[in-house]
This record gives sequence, structure tokens and C-alpha cells, in this order.
Amino acid sequence: MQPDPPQPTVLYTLEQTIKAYRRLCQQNIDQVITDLTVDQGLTLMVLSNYPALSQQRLAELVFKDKASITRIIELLVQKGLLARAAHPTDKRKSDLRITDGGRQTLARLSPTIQLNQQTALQGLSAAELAQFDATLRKILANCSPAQP
Amino acid sequence: MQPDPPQPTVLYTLEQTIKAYRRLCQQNIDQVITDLTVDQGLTLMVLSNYPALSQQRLAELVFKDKASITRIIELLVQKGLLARAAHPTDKRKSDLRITDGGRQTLARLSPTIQLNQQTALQGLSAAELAQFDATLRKILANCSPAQP
DNA sequence: TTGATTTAGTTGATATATCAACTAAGTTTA
DNA sequence: TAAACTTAGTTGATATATCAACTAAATCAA
Repeated sequence: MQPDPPQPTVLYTLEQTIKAYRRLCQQNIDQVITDLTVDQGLTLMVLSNYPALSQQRLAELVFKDKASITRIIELLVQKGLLARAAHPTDKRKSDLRITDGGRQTLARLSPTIQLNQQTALQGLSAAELAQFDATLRKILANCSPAQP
Repeated sequence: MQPDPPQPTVLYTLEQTIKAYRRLCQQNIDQVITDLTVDQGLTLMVLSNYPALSQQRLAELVFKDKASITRIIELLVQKGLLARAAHPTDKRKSDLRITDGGRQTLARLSPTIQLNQQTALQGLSAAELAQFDATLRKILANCSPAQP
């Protein structure tokens, strides 16, 4: 028997839900690829969909800090899934390229990503999802700092 | 100009929203208390509301790992907000007690917690929130492992 | 009651989050 | 063009997440 949640608000459930979803994603990834985290997989996928992305832009897309991106990329490079080359025009940047191994990993990952989303959202109508998304965006806007 | 999000699903927005909310919480805490994290504040609050809680139960309530709870408690003890005493009947457990300093911290924290929730949820009707909560719980159930 | 199992909590290793300081390279401006 | 500023990325420090291994204590079972 559990006592009532400490914060009886949807925000508590929100936190709980995202954790459960991340756990599900990791478990499903583990079944097709060894030693890859959700964030590494997501980063790889985004790099695949948007080639020639700077780390800065990549960070925005996956909603991460640039310091985090640096480290995630480092791990992907260590695993041979990603390669850094010199950027042709801007020496501050590096040119990130997915390796063959990275492409293979992505191919195996792709069905899992579909599965994760389907699993999480099963039984929800399009209308319900749309309403949910709308509310979520309101909360997001409420939490986002004002843009002067 | 941003390209489309890499995963055009509500789950991506969900992740984004919870991050924005946590950031908001931390910023508001920072304005009334120095050197306290959201998780430390939450832990302290739950311990205050449910006295004589074991770390195990505490972990469930704040939806954290028991290893994480151990470390959060350690930091709260270091900061003098929490004290460990010997548990009267079970030597494996420790009796967690909020110190006077901890109580002061909680008192200053309390309005901030209200503020955070109000800020995040402003402009949402009760009906909209209820609908949102219902959908969230469906997703949570979808992501939770089956209980045999 | 001893031996097996379970439970409570700690600790280590690694990944990520966040903030701040930093380097290097590009850009602007006086 | 030189100085000031901005941008891209790295690195360090600390907090948390997760998994696994571990200790010690409690409980169960034969």
C-alpha cells in the first residue's frame, strides 16, 4: 500500500511517465543492440536525418546541453559509430559523419524506435493525442522563460 | 529557424516539457535558497510529510533509485538539513530526522513549490488538467512492465 | 536452531545534466 | 587592421540515473 503521492499534481505523474518511457526504450534497445544508450541512439538518429549538423544545432534538436553532446559524441566515436573530420570552412567545428557501423546500428535501431512509440501510445485516439499535445505545449510555454 | 523535431511525437515534447519544468523549479529555488537541488528539496519535503519513512519507501515516493536516495540523503546530511539516527528495532535501517535547519529550509521552500506548480499550470482549466492527467496515466500504464 | 532467502542500505562504475571556466576561431567595430 | 566581441566546442566539478556487486541484518524454512 502506497501513501498518496507527495505532490498530487500532474507534474509528478509527468516525471514518472517520462522515466517509465525512458526505461522502456532502454530495455527495447538492449534487446537488439548491446551497449548503446537511449541518448546515444537518439543522437545517432538525428545526425542521420540531418547531415552536416553542428554540435550546437544538434544539441538544440535533442534538447541537450552542448557539454552533454560533446560527451555523447565522444562515446559514439569510441564505439566506432561516428567519425569526426575537419570542417571545411570553420575550424572550430568538426564534421560529424556516421560510419558504416553506425549505419548498421541505426538500421537495427529503427524498428525499435517505432516499437517504443507505438507501445507508449497504444490505445490513444488521434483526437486524444492532439488534445494531450496541446496541453503539453501550454505547460511547456508556461515553463519557458519569457523571450523579450 | 529550426528544422522539424527529430521525433515528431508527443513523447519528444514530453521530454522537453519536463526538462523545462525542472529548470524553472531550480531557478525559483535558487532565488530563495543557495545550494539546494530540486531533488534534495523534494526529498526533504517528502520526509517532512511522511515521517519515519524508510529509504526504500522514500525512493518509491519520489520515484528514484535507492542508490540515488542514499546519495541525496548523504548530501542533505552534509548540509545539516537531515540527521541520521539508529533505527530502534531494525538495525539495517536508519532513522531519518529533519533538523531545525532543515525545517527552516522547508519553510522557505514551501511558497516556491506552490509557485512552480502554479506557473507551470497557469491558464489550464480543471477539465483540461483532468483530461491531461488521464492520458498521461494511460501512457504511463503502457510503458510500465506487465505485472504477472 | 541452523541454513537459505530476503530486505535495507552502501558503494563502484559509467552515462547524463548543469554550470562555469576555458581555448580557439570567426566576426565586428572603431 | 587591431581590439573587442561572439561563437563552437572542450573540460572540470558536482548531482543524479542506472546497474551490479556487496554487507549486514532480518526472516523463513527444514
